[in-house]
Amino acid sequence: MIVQIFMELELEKKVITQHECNASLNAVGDALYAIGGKWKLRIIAALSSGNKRFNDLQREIGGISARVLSNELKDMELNGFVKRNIDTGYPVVIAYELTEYSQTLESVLKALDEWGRMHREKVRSGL
Amino acid sequence: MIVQIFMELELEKKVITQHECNASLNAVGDALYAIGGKWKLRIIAALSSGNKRFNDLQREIGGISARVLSNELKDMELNGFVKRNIDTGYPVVIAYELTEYSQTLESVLKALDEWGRMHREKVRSGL
DNA sequence: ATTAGCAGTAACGTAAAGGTTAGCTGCTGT
DNA sequence: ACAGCAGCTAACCTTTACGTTACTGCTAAT
Repeated sequence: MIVQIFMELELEKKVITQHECNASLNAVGDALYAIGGKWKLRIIAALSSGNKRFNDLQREIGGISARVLSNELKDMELNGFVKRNIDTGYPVVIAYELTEYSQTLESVLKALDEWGRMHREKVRSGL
Repeated sequence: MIVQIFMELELEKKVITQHECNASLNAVGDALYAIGGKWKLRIIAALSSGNKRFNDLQREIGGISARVLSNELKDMELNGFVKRNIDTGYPVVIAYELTEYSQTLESVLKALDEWGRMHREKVRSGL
């Protein structure tokens, strides 16, 4: 009887921690997806100095194709990192900028930056 | 004269910040590379409850092929996250475990986890 | 005797990410 | 009139990550 209760508690605990663990895995996965890939960080870096137009970005980043830049910008717009401003003056000017929301990435980027530097140093000095 | 000095200072500043910026990009890139991909996190999660043998890992993770698991473990060994212990008893038992060094990822994973949860909530509630 | 587990590796196949080339509309400078 | 820039998109191709199947040599169980 007592054993069963314990078992249930254990089971529940296990289920909960597994659930929690999966939630973490998914959350981390989401985060990695949002900033992962070959170009997202460079786009953020390029945008972080202010508004940028499509061809400015392509030139500044260097090496990215229009197709990929276009896709990435759309993706980042959906994720709320980037805003696409259309100035319907003459001529029409389209400029991209980072949103305030993109600032929330700062702590993540800081952690990744610090760890990356530390790791590089560790690897360089022969593990 | 003064202008030139300013320009040099500006130039130097620009060069330094660009250099710094690239260092950050590379560091973040390294970090993403180290924990990115479809399986690394799940392998870390599976290992985090203690020593695990190859087939244990494959079963626990579920869905990963032997080829990929093997490659990932080698990669993670090179990065210093995983240690491969060979117990030359009878029979020979090979077990993988997380190193102490892998603990340094904690702050990174924490930041990613927190941000991922926050972002998911943000997306769920319609940006 | 055969079946299954362990710890992988080799060869091959597929799917997703990213790159290349070309083209579109509408404008501007020469 | 023609070249060239802005802001893309479509079609196609390559590269990389990942998956599938099969196989190894050894041992332990049925």
